[in-house]
Amino acid sequence: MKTRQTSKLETAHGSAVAAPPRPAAKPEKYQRILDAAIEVIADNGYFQARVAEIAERAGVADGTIYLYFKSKEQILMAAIDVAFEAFLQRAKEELQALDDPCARLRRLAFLHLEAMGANRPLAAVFQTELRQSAKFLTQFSRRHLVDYFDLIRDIVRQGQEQGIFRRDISDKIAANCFFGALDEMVTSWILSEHEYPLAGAAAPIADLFLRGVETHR
Amino acid sequence: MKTRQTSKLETAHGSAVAAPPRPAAKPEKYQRILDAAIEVIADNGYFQARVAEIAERAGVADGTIYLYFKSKEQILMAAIDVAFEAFLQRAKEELQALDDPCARLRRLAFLHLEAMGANRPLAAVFQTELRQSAKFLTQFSRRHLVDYFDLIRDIVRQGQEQGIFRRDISDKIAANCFFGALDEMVTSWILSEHEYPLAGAAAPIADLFLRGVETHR
Amino acid sequence: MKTRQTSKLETAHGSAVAAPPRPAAKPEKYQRILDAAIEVIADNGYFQARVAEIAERAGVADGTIYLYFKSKEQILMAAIDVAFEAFLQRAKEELQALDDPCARLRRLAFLHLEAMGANRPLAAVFQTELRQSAKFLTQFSRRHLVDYFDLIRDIVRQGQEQGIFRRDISDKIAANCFFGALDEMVTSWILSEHEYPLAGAAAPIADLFLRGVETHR
Amino acid sequence: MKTRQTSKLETAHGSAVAAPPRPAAKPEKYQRILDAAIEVIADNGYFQARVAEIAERAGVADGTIYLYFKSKEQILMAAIDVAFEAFLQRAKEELQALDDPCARLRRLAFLHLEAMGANRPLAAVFQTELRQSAKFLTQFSRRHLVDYFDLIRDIVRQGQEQGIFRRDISDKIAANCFFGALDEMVTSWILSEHEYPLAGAAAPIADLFLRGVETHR
DNA sequence: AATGAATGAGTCTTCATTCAT
DNA sequence: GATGAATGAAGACTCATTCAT
Repeated sequence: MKTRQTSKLETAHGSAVAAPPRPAAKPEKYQRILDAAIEVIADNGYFQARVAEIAERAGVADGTIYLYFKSKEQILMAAIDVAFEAFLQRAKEELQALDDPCARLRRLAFLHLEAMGANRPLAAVFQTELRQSAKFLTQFSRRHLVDYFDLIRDIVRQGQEQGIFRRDISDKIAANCFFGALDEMVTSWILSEHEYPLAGAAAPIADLFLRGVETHR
Repeated sequence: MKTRQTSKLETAHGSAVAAPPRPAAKPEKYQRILDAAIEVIADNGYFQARVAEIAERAGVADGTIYLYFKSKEQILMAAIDVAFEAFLQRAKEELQALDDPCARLRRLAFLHLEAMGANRPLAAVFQTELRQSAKFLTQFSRRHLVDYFDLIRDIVRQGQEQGIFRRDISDKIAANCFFGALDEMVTSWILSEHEYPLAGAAAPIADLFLRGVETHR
Repeated sequence: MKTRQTSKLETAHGSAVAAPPRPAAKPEKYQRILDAAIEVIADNGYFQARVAEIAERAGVADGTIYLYFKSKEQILMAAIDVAFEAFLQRAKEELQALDDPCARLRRLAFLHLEAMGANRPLAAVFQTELRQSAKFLTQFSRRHLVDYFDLIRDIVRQGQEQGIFRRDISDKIAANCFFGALDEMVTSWILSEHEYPLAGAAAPIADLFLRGVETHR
Repeated sequence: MKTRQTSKLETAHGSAVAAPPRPAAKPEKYQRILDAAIEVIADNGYFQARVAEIAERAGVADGTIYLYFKSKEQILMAAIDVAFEAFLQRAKEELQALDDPCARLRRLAFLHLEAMGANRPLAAVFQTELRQSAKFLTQFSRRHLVDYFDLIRDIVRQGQEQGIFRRDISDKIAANCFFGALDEMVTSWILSEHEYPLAGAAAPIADLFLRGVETHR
């Protein structure tokens, strides 16, 4: 179930990210706005995205937006929040079913690219807006990445403890390499014209990485 | 061979990026504005950077900016241009002195992290603005990344041709991994509070990558 | 017959001059802005007129102006357009009821001066802005004057054809004299301190002109 | 001799219009600036004329302008001043040689159109800028027109006193018609593409006017 | 709840004018 | 006198947000 972990959704400003106004009211319009926002932001970037355009694409009046979100900023945050939370949730669940660190990383690589490949606009937002240096966004968005990062580090450390991963490379750097490789792959894909199947790159990337970190067999 | 010969910095719009307007004048002021712009943009991001603040930090009047740059956009482009060109130039020169693909990649990893580590504001601009999805920026900035990317791919292909790099992983994906790892390292560093020496990560990253791509010994 | 059929007010740019944007909304505010604009422009001239002052005098916020007009330039154009169209429309209607070229010109002289005398600010705008040399205005505004001019020439030609007007003076020059006399009268009036009844000059001007062009009786 | 009648050159601001800095110094550069200004203003209108462009076309540095003129406004005023003074001077001289009011008006019509036809840019400035409603210009420029106007009125009155001009039309209105006809002729000419000889319209215009005001023969 | 007209704060950019050289 | 780089005041316009309906 998609219970929103409000505790994690505190912004840098200290206020909670807008929650659907009336719990069971009309989450449909809420979601429509969110989807529209992701599209518009993906097309233009956050700062060039116009609230009016989001409203138009969501099929609501400008003012309606503000019944569901406190500000333009909050829309972006909520969009990132919801999507990331969903992904991380699913990833954690899937990985629990696996033991072997290698298998887990292979699976994670696939999930990562598959998730991104399944929603190009969302991927575009992730690849660009999540990295915004604007202070207000950085702290907020970074928290999510750290969560994900920690997930990877945990697996790496597990491998090191099991003696199947090298210990001469810190888990932090190794995780960096793994995440960086996937991330860059997505960026390339976003910017490429031809839509090739993104997830197809999961295996080679995981393969390269694993060969790099596995201890001598 | 894909040597880029565009001596003049050309934008996506086809016009040369602002060069010091008065040839024999004071390029000193030009550079001051550029430096100030990088700082302000690093702090706030391009869209939140105020021209007035750039002027103030450069110690010039608002209007003076426009004696050296046609628009706010051009400042950012020039900043990226100049810095990137300088880096790529140096990298290519240094790599020419080396033959071995492994040595070249190790060197490149070091140069990459060293360059970024030497100028934190500049690095911040690279990590964020270069990825902006705003259409006008994307095309412009992407050209630079592609240049860099091609440099890496060339080395990878060289290693494959010499039989020391695996051929079952495409040069594109391999380059993605290499660049992605370095890139992510920089991003982490930018966002970290404690300033650890960035270049220190070059060796392990290169090591991991090389182990991943080298053919079985 | 040279009846202008452009039902929509078209600018030199080919696009329709701002019409009340929200059809069923409040054309009242649209008109208020137009009136305020005419006053401010009459006082200061187009280039010195401040949009902020127009807004203030119209009793709306600055931004509201742009809900009704695309730009400052469009306000002026719309003002000229609306007023001129109304005048020309009325003049043509009234003249249709008359046959005799002499009577028509007497009537036209009166209508011209009466219309201008009834709205001093509007007259001021006509006398100055309609003649602006700025390229963008010239073409636009000139079209109106040409329309009016043609109306006069038609009457003169009619008189010539009926043998009651001299044929040794071209219709173009005669129309010039007629229009020029009226026009100059308005200019004098605008610049004069004492408000004398402008329309009072219609009879003598028409009289002088008609005596000048009528064939010997 | 072209002694500048400083008494007439007081602006609305009460300060004298810039005089050539050093009486016998370099009136050549002064005149070059004036000519350039007239050209640029004729092309773009006063408010759109850039001082920098005037400087460029005069072949001097921007700052040099201010050695000869106190402000942009003063350039326009001086340009109008000099040209108008020259014209009025010449007109008065020529008219002194004639006695007959009819002959004088015929001559004046010719001089007027000839002068304007001889310098299209100057004519353009006269036709547009002299009518600017901007307060600061109006008062200044109107003084010149009034001077000219009075000259015409004097001749009309002279004709009325001699009994050859109708007395039932006031000298003011008659002068209006005469001047307005000439003025409109120039405006039409300025805006026309084909350069026909402007002065050619002097005879018919004078003829029409005279027939209109002459008493029954 | 939904609307969308209205608001007005905020900023890039221009350009007349100055002044150190 | 000449220069032209530098100044900074000023203004059109945008757009997130509000609120009367």
